[in-house]
Amino acid sequence: MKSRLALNIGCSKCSVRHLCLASNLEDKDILELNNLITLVKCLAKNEHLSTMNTPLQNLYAVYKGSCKEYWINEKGDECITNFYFPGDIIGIESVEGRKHLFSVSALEETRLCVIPIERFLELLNNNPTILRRFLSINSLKMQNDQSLKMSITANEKISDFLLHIYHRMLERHPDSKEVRLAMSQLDISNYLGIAYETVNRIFSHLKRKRIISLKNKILKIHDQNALEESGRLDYPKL
Amino acid sequence: MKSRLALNIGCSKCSVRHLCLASNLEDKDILELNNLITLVKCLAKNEHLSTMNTPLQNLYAVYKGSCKEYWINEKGDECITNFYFPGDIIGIESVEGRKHLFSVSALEETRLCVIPIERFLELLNNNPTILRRFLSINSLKMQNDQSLKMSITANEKISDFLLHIYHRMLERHPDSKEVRLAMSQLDISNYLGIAYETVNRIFSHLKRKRIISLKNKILKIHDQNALEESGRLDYPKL
DNA sequence: CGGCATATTGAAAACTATCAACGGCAGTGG
DNA sequence: CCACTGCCGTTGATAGTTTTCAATATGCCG
Repeated sequence: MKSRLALNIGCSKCSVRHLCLASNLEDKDILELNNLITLVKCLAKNEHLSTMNTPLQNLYAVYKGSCKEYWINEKGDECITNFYFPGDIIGIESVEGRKHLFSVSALEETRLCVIPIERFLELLNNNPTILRRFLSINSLKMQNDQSLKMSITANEKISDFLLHIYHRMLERHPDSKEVRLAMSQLDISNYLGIAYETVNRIFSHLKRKRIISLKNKILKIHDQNALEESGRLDYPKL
Repeated sequence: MKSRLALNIGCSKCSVRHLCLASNLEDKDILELNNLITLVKCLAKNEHLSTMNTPLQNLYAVYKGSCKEYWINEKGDECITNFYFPGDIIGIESVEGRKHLFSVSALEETRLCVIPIERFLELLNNNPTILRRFLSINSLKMQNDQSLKMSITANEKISDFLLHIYHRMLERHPDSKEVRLAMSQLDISNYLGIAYETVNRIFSHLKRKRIISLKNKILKIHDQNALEESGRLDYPKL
């Protein structure tokens, strides 16, 4: 835990402010947020932010890096429920019950702004603007949670996943033409609920068709239409 | 649209109050809800409550009956995102943008309490207790949205679905030993993302093994352990 | 009663997982 | 520095699951 001040981090000058709580807030509201959020948690790659079933004391806003959220099922498989990127809020689904529903670990070196939950809820009582923003974030999270539930075949899942993550990354780096996937193919398979060999085969297929390129986790989408299309096509035949 | 007063409906005497906004509220807060929520919408079977992409003016709380929430994909398939039962709030995910993300239709004769969104958000600003309750409901909805994302095989999906819906119904009729599924097997298949023949085959298998009984949409679970177990087993061989 | 939606079952085809083997790359320790 | 180890990515062959196509019941509603 470090101080935001010491690291020169603040909501008003944050590069992902437009995606986070501070979006569209006036200076006085930003001030209230800055008063509340004074600490930053720094995680090394693979380090844990929280563990399933432990008490929830804070929400976290990703400042830099990325995290995976998961649980372990009866068979011992890691079921990934979400990936989080800068600007995303972690822990909202666990507010009810004040207990972490999932474990969260860092996919890379990651920094997170610490939002003490009780004081934050107090703030929501007193600040209608921040409340509105938080309700919007809740709503957007639900939209996001639904968004991948809908694809059926492995092809669709991969296409939807790639397009979805691609757009989320472009929100963060609008000028960029490529995107770095922080997660492994195994993570992707655990997120989509398909075998990792299948993930790899579909990636290989998309690369062979020059629809995407992917090397060392750097992803480019060359033909977005073809990628959307491929969701509707057959399992890759060689 | 009918008046709640005329139908003798009110939050304080509602049978699903413990599942809805009014849960654990004191009389004065209930009064505020009753002031806000004055209308009931009555739907016949298959009638629509809302249509995708139209403006959102109200949230709805199911009073009686049940609904399905869905969208139509590029292929023309109906993708069901949720089922709603008495006490559930419909529309939360569409608050951001004030536009219906999904269409909602009634699975049977259904009555819904009408919650005007703007006035409701005002109320949240002024009533910390109701705000807390609403945030809990948001959180619970996210937990719910995640809960089925995790099963991989068709067997698991069906088992999880049956157990999940069974428990939800028992929350509403604690004394009952059976449950009426309002949705068709086709609906279930569109919800789980599997072919409806597969749904039917697995139902047949579970019936043959006497793990459940299911006739005319009346479901009984005879052996809950076996049902949980069956999620981990092979595709039904005859 | 007729007509249409829903439910049921079989057989074949398609898709996906599993098992197995190998290459590459990064980090570790000698 | 280099071998060693382990993780990640890649591909083939095979087995298993699920969809698709087709045909036949069953039940509901006017």
